[in-house]
Amino acid sequence: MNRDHLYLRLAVDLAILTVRDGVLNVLAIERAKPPFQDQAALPGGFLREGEDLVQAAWRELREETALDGETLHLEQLGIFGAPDRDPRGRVVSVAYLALAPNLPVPTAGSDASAAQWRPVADVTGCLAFDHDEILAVALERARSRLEFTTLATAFCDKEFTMGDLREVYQVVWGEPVDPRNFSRKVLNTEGFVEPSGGRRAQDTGRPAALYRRGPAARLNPPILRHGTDRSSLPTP
Amino acid sequence: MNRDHLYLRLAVDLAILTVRDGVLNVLAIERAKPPFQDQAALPGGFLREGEDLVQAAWRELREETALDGETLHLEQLGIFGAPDRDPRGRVVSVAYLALAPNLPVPTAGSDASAAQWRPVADVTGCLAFDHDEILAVALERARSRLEFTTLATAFCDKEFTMGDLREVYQVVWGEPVDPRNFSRKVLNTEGFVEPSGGRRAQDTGRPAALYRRGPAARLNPPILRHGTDRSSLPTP
DNA sequence: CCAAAAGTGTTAGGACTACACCCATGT
DNA sequence: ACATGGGTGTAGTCCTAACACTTTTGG
Repeated sequence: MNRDHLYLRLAVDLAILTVRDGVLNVLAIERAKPPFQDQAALPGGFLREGEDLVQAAWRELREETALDGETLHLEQLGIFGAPDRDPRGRVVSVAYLALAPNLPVPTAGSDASAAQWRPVADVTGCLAFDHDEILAVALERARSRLEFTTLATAFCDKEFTMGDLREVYQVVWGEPVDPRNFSRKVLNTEGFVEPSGGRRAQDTGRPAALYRRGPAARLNPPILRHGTDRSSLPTP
Repeated sequence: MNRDHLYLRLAVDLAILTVRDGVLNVLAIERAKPPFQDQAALPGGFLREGEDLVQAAWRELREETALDGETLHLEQLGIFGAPDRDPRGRVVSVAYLALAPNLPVPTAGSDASAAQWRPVADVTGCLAFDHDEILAVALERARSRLEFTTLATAFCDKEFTMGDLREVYQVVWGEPVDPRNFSRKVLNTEGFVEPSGGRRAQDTGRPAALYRRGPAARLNPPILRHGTDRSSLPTP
C-alpha cells in the first residue's frame, strides 16, 4: 500500500487572446520577483481554498482585465504538470484559454503586475516557466475553435461588421480569407450572426451592415482553413 | 499579498473504453474502502513524487490492465476540481481517456482492486466521486475522436476486418453505419488502414479482407455522425 | 439453390472554390 | 469619375448519402 500521497500547489494560468490592429495579441505580465524575474509570463495565480477551478480562472481574469464577462469566452485548455516546471517546488498548472474583444487597455495598475497586450510573435519563445508551451496549445485551440464554433464573435465588440469578423479569422489563422465566400458562409449558418439593423461607414467604400452574435455555438458545416497540416492529432 | 497557497493532492483517473460483444464497456473497480465503499469507480490513483502526469496515467493503466501499450491510445481528458468532489479533503483529478482493444480480461488479481469490464449503460449514474461526469466527457470525446481521427483502430486487434472497424463506429456512436459507404470512405483515406493480405471467414458470407492500421492520425475529410446535436460546444 | 455478408457502380444533391459582376460611399 | 470595400450570381468540382447490384462463402 502506497502512502506516498504527494501534496502540491495548483496554479491557474490564462492565455488571454485578442486581435489588435490586425495582429494577434496575448495578455502578458512582467514578473516582479524570481523565479524568472523581469521575464514575460502569462497571468495566473494559485488556487485558493474552497474555490472551484473555473471560479479561480474567472477571478484571475477579472484581476487582470476590466471585463464585463458577458462578451467573453473562457475554456479549459489542459493541465501542465512536469515535475520541474516550477523551481519553487511541485506546482501543477491548469491552463485556461480566454478570447476577448479588443479592450481599451488592461487595468495597468492592478497589483504589482504590469499586464499588457503583447503581439504573440513578440513573446513566443521568451515566456517564463512552460508558458511557451501553454501559449502554443492556446493558439492551436483558438485556430481550431474558429473552424468549428462561432467563437470568433468573442473577439469582436457587441456590434461588428462582416469585415471585422473576417479579420479575426485572417489574423488568428494567419492566412487570407475570401471576403465574398466568407460572408456567404457566415450568413448561411443559421444563428451565427444576426443583423442589428445599423450600418457603419469606413474611410472609404460602401458602409458595412452591423451584426450581433447569434445563439448558435457550433458551426455546421465548419469553416475550414487551408494551409494546415492535418496529419497529426487534432487539438482535443 | 495573498499567502493562502492551498496544498492539495492530485489524482489521476482513467476512463478505459473497449468494445465487447457489440457493447461499449468501461473498466471499473469496486471500491474496497470508504468513501463510496462497494461502489463502482474508475481506476486511478495519486500522483507520486517526481512523476509526470502522463507517466502516472500509464502506470495506473499498467497496474489495471495487461497491455502491451503499443496498440493503445492514451489522452488527457481534462481536470476535475470541485472543492467537495472528495470527502477526504481537497483532491483534484486529472482524467485520462484510454481506448483499448478487447482484452482477454484485465488482471483481476492486481492489488485488492477487482477491475472488470462493465457495459457503459450499466454504470452510468452509479459511479463514485464525480466519475459519472468524467465518463460522460470521455464518451463524448471518444465519439468525436472517431469522427476526426483514425483512433477507431485502437479499439481493434492488430488485424481486423472492415466489419470489425465499422462495428466500433456503430457501438461508440450508437447509430448504424452504412457498410458500403463506410468501406469506401476508409479505403479512400490514405494511411487509415493497410491491407494485410489475409482474409477471415465468418459463420456465413464472403470472407472479409484483413487490415492493419496505417500511419495516418487525422481523418481528412472526417467521417461524421448524423444523430448528433451540434448546437453546443464541441468536445474541446 | 438460398441466405448472408463483402464489396462496386451509379445518381442526385449539397457545399466549396474561384471569379465575374454589381452596390454604395468618400474624394 | 474613380478608387475602395461591401455584397450577389454562377460554373465547375468534389464529396456525400442512398441504394441497386455483383461477388463469395456456408448450409
